Amino acid sequence: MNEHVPSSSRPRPPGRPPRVSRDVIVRAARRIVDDEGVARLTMRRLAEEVGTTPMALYHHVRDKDALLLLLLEDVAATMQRPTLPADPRQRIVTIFRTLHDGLAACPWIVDVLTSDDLMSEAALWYVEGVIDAAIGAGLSPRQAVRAYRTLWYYTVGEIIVRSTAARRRAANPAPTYRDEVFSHLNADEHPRLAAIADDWAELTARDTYRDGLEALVNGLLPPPIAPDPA
Amino acid sequence: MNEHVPSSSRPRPPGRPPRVSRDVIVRAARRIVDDEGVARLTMRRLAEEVGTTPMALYHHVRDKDALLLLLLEDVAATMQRPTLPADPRQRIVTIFRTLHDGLAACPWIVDVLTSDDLMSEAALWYVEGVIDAAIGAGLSPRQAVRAYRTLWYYTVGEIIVRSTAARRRAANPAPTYRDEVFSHLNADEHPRLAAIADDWAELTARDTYRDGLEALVNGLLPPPIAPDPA
DNA sequence: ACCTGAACACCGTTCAAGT
DNA sequence: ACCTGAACACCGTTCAAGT
Repeated sequence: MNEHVPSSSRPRPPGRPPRVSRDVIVRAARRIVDDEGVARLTMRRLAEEVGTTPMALYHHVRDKDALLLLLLEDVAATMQRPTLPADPRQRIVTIFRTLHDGLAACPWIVDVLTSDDLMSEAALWYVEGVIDAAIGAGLSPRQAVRAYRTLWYYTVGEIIVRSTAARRRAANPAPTYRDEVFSHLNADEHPRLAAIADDWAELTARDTYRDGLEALVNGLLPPPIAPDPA
Repeated sequence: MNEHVPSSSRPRPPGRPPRVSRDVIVRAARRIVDDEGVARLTMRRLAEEVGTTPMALYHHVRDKDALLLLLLEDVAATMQRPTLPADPRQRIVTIFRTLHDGLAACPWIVDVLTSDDLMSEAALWYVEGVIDAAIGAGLSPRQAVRAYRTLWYYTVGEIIVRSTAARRRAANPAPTYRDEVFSHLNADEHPRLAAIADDWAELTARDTYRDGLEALVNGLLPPPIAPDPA
């Protein structure tokens, strides 16, 4: 109902001419979020950036949630599409790596990711590619959707957990609660953890998204060469 | 430095006697969060529930983030530990299912999960169990940690994405943005998606955590019976 | 040692009015 | 049709003072 028609070939609409547009707002929001972090993206700060009052924004965007969705869409739209290998298995890995890297490059995206699926127009290309490859690898359409979702959960979880941890570390260089817990480990109760306690921080800091992704794909798809002597 | 000694065998400490304690605060916070949702957990509302002023809380808890961590710890501590099967593979599945179900039962936990690893004292039991089982299944300690992390990312992602979606649906029964995108699918551009568009909502609503978990475990662990004719 | 009141520096959003 | 000012109903946290 709140349609915003692009200012294309309308012969002089009546009323006051607009001074800002959805596009201008989204670009300004992106600037704030990239330069200053999501925490600074408030309607007031955004209005300032655009050069209007907070209330002018509500004329172009329903509310702040809608704005965040527009922002997510913007990221999806400006992401580079990779050239896809022929092998379905490799195709899935390639698509998700691109998706992951593109999203992980915007640490602010974490707050937005939790607010909805990544389901903008622009993201459909990636989803289509994964479903198609999964079917190509031998799954049924329904299984393919399930596989896609599993991979998506893993990807979202990885980005959220790791980039939140990184943000925390940057904001507060003091040892985390986890470090404290690990330094008081009882070797009788938790022998395995005690044995690797010293390596834990280093192991956790390492980016193992790709390894996990490949394990996941292997677990989800049927074996590459099915002997099946039936 | 801000040590809070339990009121055990101290012979009449000087100064004003405390009227609230960390325990009382955490219990009150839990009550609010369970009954009214995380959004309502504010320092002011919490003070009201406890029967003090907001500022009294800051004497027992560093800040709101610390409070959320205490809350997470509380959940981990009150979670029931499952009896573990002998088979390492089944053991991992069992532990993560318990972890998942326990966390997913508290929809409010989403906001807290993103704020740190699940690394309270009480959670160590689960982590130790997974690492031990993974080593038992043939992984090196380092590989076991990697496997644990991959499974944790998947679990967190699943909980966050699905419970956020559920919360949205409850708050606003109108069709989501995703529904809208799916109803305008171009079958030429996205043939696979167009073919399953009608089933998408149903497939996504379904709980497939277990299936994904098992696929993940299969992909992460070495095959159960390694022929290895060397 | 523990608690309080008042204040600071913010939020998102509504509503009635202006151009 | 688009924008504004003033206001509502909130936040987390600091600080100086009280018991």
